[in-house]
Amino acid sequence: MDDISSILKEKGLKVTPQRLAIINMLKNTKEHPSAETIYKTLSSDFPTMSLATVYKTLEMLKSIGLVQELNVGEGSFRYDANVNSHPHLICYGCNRVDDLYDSALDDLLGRVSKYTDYLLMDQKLYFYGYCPDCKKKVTNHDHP
Amino acid sequence: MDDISSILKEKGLKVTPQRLAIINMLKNTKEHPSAETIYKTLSSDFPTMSLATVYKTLEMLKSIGLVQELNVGEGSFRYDANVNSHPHLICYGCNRVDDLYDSALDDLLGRVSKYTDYLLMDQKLYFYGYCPDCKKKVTNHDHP
DNA sequence: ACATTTCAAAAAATGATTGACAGCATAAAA
DNA sequence: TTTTATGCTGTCAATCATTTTTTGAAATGT
Ligand SMILES: [Mn+2]
Ligand SMILES: [Mn+2]
Ligand SMILES: [Zn+2]
Ligand SMILES: [Zn+2]
Repeated sequence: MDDISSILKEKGLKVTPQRLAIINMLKNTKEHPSAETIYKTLSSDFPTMSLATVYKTLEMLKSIGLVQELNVGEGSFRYDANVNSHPHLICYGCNRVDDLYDSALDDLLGRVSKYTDYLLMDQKLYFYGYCPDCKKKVTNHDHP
Repeated sequence: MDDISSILKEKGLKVTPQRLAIINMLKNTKEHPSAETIYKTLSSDFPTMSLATVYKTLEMLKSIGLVQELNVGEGSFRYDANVNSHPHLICYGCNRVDDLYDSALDDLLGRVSKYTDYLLMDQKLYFYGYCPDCKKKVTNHDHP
């Protein structure tokens, strides 16, 4: 009946509590969590779920296009249930990852295409700095 | 006498053949090689140099601002002796990484700053698609 | 000469991710 | 309903890029 369940069923994939928990968590957060964070967050409700299951589920969700993987430059990936390719902001201070809404970037791919012989299909845009909270605490800094 | 040697000396770092070879290779290529590629390329001239030395040297060159590390979304990093933060093109077909020269992206950071409360300091812009060579071979494709 | 520092190589450790495999749950087939 | 097949989970080991530690040689200082 619910949206995700039927998508999984259509693809011949089993609907399990672990899978629903992971995709629902991603749909209900703006925090772009890592696999580890997902695992820790869900471990109170699913104490027996293993980290490998989180990884395998994320791999599966990626492959059917329900989540995207973000590489913000840490040692591990972040995950996002918003699969549109949209720009992100990363805070040097607290490592949070936020979405960026900016019409200045609309049709960037189209504009860039005029400057290259590549056939462009996607873009990954990351902006680094200090979030509003961390900005206050910063006096003088270079970026790392 | 030579530029890199004096920079290293000024910082109190020793000038070794291995270090010079690595930085010179990076200065003379547009290929954005990985540590592994650097290691393999130099191993004919330096058969005893270990991969750990390449990593350690890259770490050192990064810390004194002579190279930057690129995370193009592979499992490993690419290195670039051009330390300005400039956009890159990545080919889905052959994994080459090229520089992108595009005045459409000038002052992007300044323009984006108006749309966010972050204090922005840096950006990483990656554009994905098919390079001129691979474009020919592509008939119909989704991006991976 | 002796002590101190710096280096490179080798070996070991790390941390994120993946793979192999056994048992379980569900569902199709008989 | 019983059997059979298949997918999924958890355990645990393996992998891979990278980092750290150890060791000994070479360079530098006294
Ligand atoms: Mn996002
Ligand atoms: Mn470059
Ligand atoms: Zn912050
Ligand atoms: Zn190509």
